[in-house]
Amino acid sequence: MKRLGRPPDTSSVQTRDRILVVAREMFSVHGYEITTNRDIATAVGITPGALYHYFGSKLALYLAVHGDTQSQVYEQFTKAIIGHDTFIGQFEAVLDIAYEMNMEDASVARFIGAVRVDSGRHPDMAAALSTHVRQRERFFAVMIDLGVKRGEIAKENRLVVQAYLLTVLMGLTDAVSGDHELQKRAIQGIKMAMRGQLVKTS
Amino acid sequence: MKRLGRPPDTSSVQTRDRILVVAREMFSVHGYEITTNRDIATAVGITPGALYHYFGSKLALYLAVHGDTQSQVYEQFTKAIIGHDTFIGQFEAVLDIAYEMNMEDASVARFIGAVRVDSGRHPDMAAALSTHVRQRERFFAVMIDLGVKRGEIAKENRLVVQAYLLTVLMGLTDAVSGDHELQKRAIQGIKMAMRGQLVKTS
DNA sequence: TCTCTAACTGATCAGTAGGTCAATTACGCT
DNA sequence: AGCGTAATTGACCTACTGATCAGTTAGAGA
Repeated sequence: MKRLGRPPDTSSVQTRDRILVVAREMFSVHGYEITTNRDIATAVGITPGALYHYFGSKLALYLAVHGDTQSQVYEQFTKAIIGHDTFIGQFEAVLDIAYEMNMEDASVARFIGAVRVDSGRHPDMAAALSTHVRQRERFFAVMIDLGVKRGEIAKENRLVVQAYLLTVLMGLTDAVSGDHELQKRAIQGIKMAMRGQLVKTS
Repeated sequence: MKRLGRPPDTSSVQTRDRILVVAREMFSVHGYEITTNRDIATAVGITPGALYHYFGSKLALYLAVHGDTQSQVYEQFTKAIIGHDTFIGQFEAVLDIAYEMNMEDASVARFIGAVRVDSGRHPDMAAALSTHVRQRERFFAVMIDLGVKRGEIAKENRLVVQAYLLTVLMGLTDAVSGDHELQKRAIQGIKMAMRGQLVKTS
């Protein structure tokens, strides 16, 4: 049984962080709908009511988790492409860092994949995340534009490349993210395909 | 107000089919959890109780929809690859037919994408669908094996190609499926990438 | 025509979800 | 020491979910 009232040796920040970590794990595995406040609270070691001391609603908690995760991801992505001055080099660097991050903490990639699904199903969530979506789009748009300027990508293929990147990254953060070996092979496949080395096409 | 009892001019098969169509549409857009029996019933024009005249449970309904959809998809896929005797030809044929089917009825591709997510989140559903998953895997495995025999795919790349196909198709049936233009470009990108024509790699 | 059954409604149930809130306890500040 | 506030519980509310079922009506077959 838990004692009533404020527990000893608790700082607000610590508990908040624990909630965010646990929530990301559970949201990423089971999704927004299936994960209940009670599930998260129990896993953290508190009661559902306490959640509302930190976050105004379940949705607010979800958005907080997303903010954390997204900024973490794109910080790493940005770091990864520094030092590569070709489009294909940058793209492969992004693939590699995505794999590494997934090895370290699978919940990150899993959550990003889950968000795409959940926000598609929850209209108000999609609206709240539109800013983040634009941030993501811009990241790759810049990468591609530089590739066009360098002459690595034909001007008329700009949108095609963008659509391809999107598709491939979506596929990667999908069910694949559970199986490290499969993901490794998928990344290898993406690299080889882009170099035309995957299948004979003559 | 609806009249009580059996309505005139109703054959069981008709209503059942309407339920399946409506359910696929709603499941594909909102997912398994968010879509309620009441939502489906209302859209069909019946009451939730009547659903249980045709399907034993919500899960059973979902599985029925999936059975329908999956067999429809792989019938088309199988037809599409007939007449192509190269791996890349078959692969591109699959991409093309996937696009065409999505144009005709977007709910099909959308549902396939949704199933992947929902079954990942609903353990009992995943178990019930394992047979279908194997069927899907086998389809592509055969395609790849033939490609290896013809010498189009290096033996050691078999698993890599398989992982790549999976990733790309997952990406395609994802959020992309809502935007036809985007999907068109993505498919073009996939084709060009596989031929090494998407970006300069020298 | 009479019956049996298929097709449905409407009321209803138990379970559970997100969310609220008064009460309780610990901590930081003066 | 004492007061205000931060952190948390536990009881509770309303809404809604999947599911059940007795009762009602239309049609098919003898």
